[in-house]
Amino acid sequence: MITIKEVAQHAGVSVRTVSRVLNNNPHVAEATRNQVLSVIQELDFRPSAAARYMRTGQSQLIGFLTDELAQNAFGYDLIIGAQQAAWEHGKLLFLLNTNNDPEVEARAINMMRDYQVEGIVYATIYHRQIKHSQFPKDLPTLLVNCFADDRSLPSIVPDEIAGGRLATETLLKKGHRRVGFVSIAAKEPAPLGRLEGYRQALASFDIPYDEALVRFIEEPFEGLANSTYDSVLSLLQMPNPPTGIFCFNDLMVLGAYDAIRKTSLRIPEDVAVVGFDNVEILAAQVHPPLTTVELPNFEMGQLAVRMLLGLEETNRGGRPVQHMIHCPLIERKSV
Amino acid sequence: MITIKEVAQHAGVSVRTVSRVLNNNPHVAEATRNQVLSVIQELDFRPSAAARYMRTGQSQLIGFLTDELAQNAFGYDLIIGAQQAAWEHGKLLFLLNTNNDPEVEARAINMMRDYQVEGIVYATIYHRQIKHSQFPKDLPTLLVNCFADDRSLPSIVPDEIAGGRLATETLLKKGHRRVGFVSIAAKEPAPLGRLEGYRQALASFDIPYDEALVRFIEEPFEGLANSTYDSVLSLLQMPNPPTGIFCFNDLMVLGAYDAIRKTSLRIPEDVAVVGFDNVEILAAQVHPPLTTVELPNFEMGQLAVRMLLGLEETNRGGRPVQHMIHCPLIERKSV
DNA sequence: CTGAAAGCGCTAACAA
DNA sequence: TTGTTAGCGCTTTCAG
Repeated sequence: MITIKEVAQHAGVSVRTVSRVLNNNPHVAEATRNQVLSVIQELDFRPSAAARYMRTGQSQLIGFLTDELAQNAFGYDLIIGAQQAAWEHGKLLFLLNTNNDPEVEARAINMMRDYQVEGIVYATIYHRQIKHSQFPKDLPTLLVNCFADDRSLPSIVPDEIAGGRLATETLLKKGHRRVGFVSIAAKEPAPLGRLEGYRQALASFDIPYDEALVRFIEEPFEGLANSTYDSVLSLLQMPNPPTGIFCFNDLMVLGAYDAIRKTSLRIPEDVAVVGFDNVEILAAQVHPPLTTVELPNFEMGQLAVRMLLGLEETNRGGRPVQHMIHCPLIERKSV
Repeated sequence: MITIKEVAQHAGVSVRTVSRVLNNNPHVAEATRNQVLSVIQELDFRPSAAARYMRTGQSQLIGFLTDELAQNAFGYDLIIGAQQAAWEHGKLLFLLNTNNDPEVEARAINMMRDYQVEGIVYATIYHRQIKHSQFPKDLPTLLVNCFADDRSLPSIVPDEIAGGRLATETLLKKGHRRVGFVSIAAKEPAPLGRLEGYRQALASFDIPYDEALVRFIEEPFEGLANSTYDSVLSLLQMPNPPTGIFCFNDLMVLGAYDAIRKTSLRIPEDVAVVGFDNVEILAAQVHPPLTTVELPNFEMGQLAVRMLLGLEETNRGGRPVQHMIHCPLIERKSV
């Protein structure tokens, strides 16, 4: 490995001078600087980040912890968003997937500490509540898609309610008055919030909530599209069937489309459909392309890192901010 | 930050002793060890990885570079596979996505060097050839899903030919004699290899290659499922239509299924379908669930790190090994 | 504008 | 079995 010392020798200057040009210190004669620069180039020298950290205390490292973003590709953009934001600020991202194993998680956090990361972003695949205690107090931590039980950590979560409202209103604005909602039976922020949004949208259009129009799929969720097929079919076979359907997520739309086609109805002429998530390989590829509410994963990842770096507000009135991210509508052809 | 020195003071021993227990050196009295251990615990001390590296020269870091795994979720398992293998060996993974920008790539590699990564794995989203020259000679590099122009770097790529053969044989073994193949018109290893596999399978069953049964979709590939719909429909409307269809990838199956249903044919009774990639959210969720050839991304990522760590052969007969990964058949219900 | 030297937190040769 | 100390590659205080 080439060291700063060797560079100094080759350039015929002191170590201090090389260090100065490395750090763009203005107190270097132009000639000297160029001389050093050319030696650096020639030797293909790169200063050691570890040694530099030893002095400055700045590791330029950010830890990115995920619970099980693994199995599910949806949250991938989150990582890339975070990586990009980190890169733009000269930081590097450590990736660690814990598979939801508390022991791995504890070890992972320690490992991050060993490398003196400047902060940790912890992202979960499902919007949920987590225990605050698992994170060291002295390490800036940012939660994504989850929030601390005591709200003691800043977090970024999608605005499920507004998203659900937006999806429903999209249908309502097109004139649909019987709007079905197919969701999952889980007491989690996503299904709960989107349902609340659905109700609010209905209310704002003075349409009474009709529980016959909403279906909750029970666990397990393996064959989710298939269960959705059944639910949508039963919705369509009602005496007074819905003409618009809001699916809890894009995956379920696969089943919804099948059910609609099964009944020889057309999309969107006879039945309009709105999804949620905007998983490109589904939403953009089904026929007709799906109008859906986007879970802005990339932006969430980006914002997380920006907050960690202090580029965005993380505290308001002495309390860690709980950021609600707007989920925008992606209009395609299903409404 | 707590240092080893403080631990030593609290424990009433020397720094060297603390270092010894940290490194499981046997030459420490049991009592001393326990004493030190308890102080470490009490102070919640963690040795600095940077300082440790300074002495040992072992960074325990691995760089993971991707071209644009970003936009496309398929290759995500690759990262997780690599991360897991790294973790199992006490290594941490740096993630850097270059978006195929050569300048970003060069800077990224330098950044990895700054942190003295022990090696780099470079993964591409599409199976392709890359230039060898972009990687520093002194840094162990492993290519995934791509290979160096001069084969000078070890690489791991899927065995496209065997995969294509497997997909086709799956149809052939079920008795199908007219097997269609819908692919993309690109001179890349994946479409080329899978086509070759298709031809080999046909040949092994003494069935002549009939170019009327194969369709190549031209760029751009945005509405790939939609183009596939057209191709499959035209295939099905032939005088002597195929009873089995091999789709270049799972995404295209979305269109293939639509076309088959459009013609009121049943899957798999009238027309059997085989995909490629095994993208779970598609393959497991379409109706009927798709039989497909898996692109073993997780395993590829895992193997890459294992090779980098010297746990697997990287050289054979003085030449970097070019690993061909077997793509297994995932049987579901479409054949 | 430039250089000598101290020291970041750790490991390891050497001494005791 | 334990302690003293040098030094990894860099930045930075203090002189020159």
